This record gives sequence, C-alpha cells and structure tokens, in this order.
Amino acid sequence: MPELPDVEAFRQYCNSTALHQKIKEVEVKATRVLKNISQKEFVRRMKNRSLESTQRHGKYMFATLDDGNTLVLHFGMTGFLEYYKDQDKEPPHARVICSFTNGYHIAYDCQRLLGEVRIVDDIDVFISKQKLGPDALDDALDLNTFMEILNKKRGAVKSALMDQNSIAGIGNIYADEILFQTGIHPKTNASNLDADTIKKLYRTMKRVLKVTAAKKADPDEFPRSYLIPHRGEDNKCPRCKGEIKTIKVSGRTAYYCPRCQKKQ
DNA sequence: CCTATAGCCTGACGGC
DNA sequence: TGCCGTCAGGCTATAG
Repeated sequence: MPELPDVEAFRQYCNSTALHQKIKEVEVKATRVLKNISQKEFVRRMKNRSLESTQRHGKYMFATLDDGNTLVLHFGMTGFLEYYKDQDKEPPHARVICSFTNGYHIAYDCQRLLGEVRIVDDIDVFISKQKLGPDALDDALDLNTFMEILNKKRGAVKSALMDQNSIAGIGNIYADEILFQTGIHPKTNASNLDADTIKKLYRTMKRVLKVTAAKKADPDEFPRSYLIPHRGEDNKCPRCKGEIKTIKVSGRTAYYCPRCQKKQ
C-alpha cells in the first residue's frame, strides 16, 4: 500500500482523528519495528505527549509531539493506521498502539514487519541522514532538477523513479502507472530518454501523484484511463484494450502494455 | 562512484 | 486436506 499517495492519505487520516489528544498509554506489540530506540524509552517518550502536527517526505510520515520531538513512521509493504474505540476493532497486526484520554486508540499495523517506527528530534537531519532525495510532489523538485537527476541515471528508468535517494515517494505500483501514462517501456534506459520525453515524464509523475493522493490512493476512485485498477485484475490495457504483460525490472514485477509502451 | 541482486518478515494463493 | 513454492505496493547490505 504505502507509496507517496498512500502515506499522504495516512497523514490526513491522522490529522482528522488523532491530533491534540493526550496519549494515556502506549503499547508496543512488536519491538522489531522500533529502530534505534528501546521499547522502554519509546513508551517513556510517547506517554503523556500529544501529536500536534504532521508532515510527509516520500514514504515517511512524521507526527510532531508537543515536546518538539517527532514520531517517524514508515509503512514497509503492508503498513497502515487505524483509529478506533472498541477493542474488537483493533487491526490484526497492530504493532504499536497509542491510547488517548478520550478512550480512542490509534494503531500502527504492519503485517510483514518491514516498516519502521522511531523518534527523532530533527526531521531535516533525519531526511538527510537517510539520504532521501527530494519529495516527488515538492515544488523544490522542478523540471530542471528532475532532468539533472535522470541524466545521472544509467539503468532502467523504472529503477530510477523508484530510487528513494534520487526521488522520494514512488514505489513499484506508481512507477508502473507513471510509465504507462507516459508511454515509456519500464526497461528503457534512463540515459536513452530525450529532453521532451523527460519533460513529459515529469509532468505525468506530478499529475499521477496529485490525482491519486486526492483520491486517497483508492484505486476504485481512479480515472478509467489508469492502469492500476487493471493490474492483476482483468489485465486489459484501458487505452488499447490489449493484454497487460509483466516482466521483472530490478527484481520487482513491472506491469505494462507492450503495445502502448515501446522501448526507446 | 554506480547498479543489480539476496535477504529480511508474514500470509495468501495455486498446484500437486 | 495438507504441504510447498511463489509472490507481495518496502528497504538495506553486499557483490560486481
């Protein structure tokens, strides 16, 4: 689930549910998700605090506490947030649960334990330590910067889009969507793209991420022209009605339309 | 420096 | 039915 549009949806979900409430209790059900912090220390630093504001950079979500420190969430492949009141609504793989004084809880659920939870005192320092590239939707990533980034890349364009150290936020699914809508074969070498194609790719990237984030990353709400609702379903290209194929690109499955996406 | 591959985890699914 | 291999919207460490 968790690429830029999904994480943005989680962030807004958090904003509309869990802000400005005192955390009465903290339960860590899987220590493994905690990075660089012990369970004891994590609980101590979260307890009696409140979440005051949120930010996002790429696939990372940040929730700043009322003491100025920031809770950092990464969702791996299977993570999400759930806000609920009754115990029986607790999601099945809740790894960290914060309980508020109003009787509600927010759970960080992460089935495959590939996500990460930590506390940092400076978000920008964290981003630079992780060597994250600019957020894909940040205005700081303008066309010139995007061109510079892609010009440095030698491998498949899909791998370039998914490299968090180059551009933060795009994963396997949205990389496929962006390449589909741009008409580029996922295995095309980034170095083979001409300036016009890179420009088109840039505009498509921004548009796809904006549109899907606005739809809260729910594929049922995506425009009919989008590939995502078809991948692994009917596998029919929404544009030419041809068969969607899969290939491996740097170890991940790429869905693409052989007729609409030619190698360059 | 760069890019490509294995490993980390759990659970769902299809084939035998 | 049960078991097994494969695969899954992530990243990191290591090899080349």
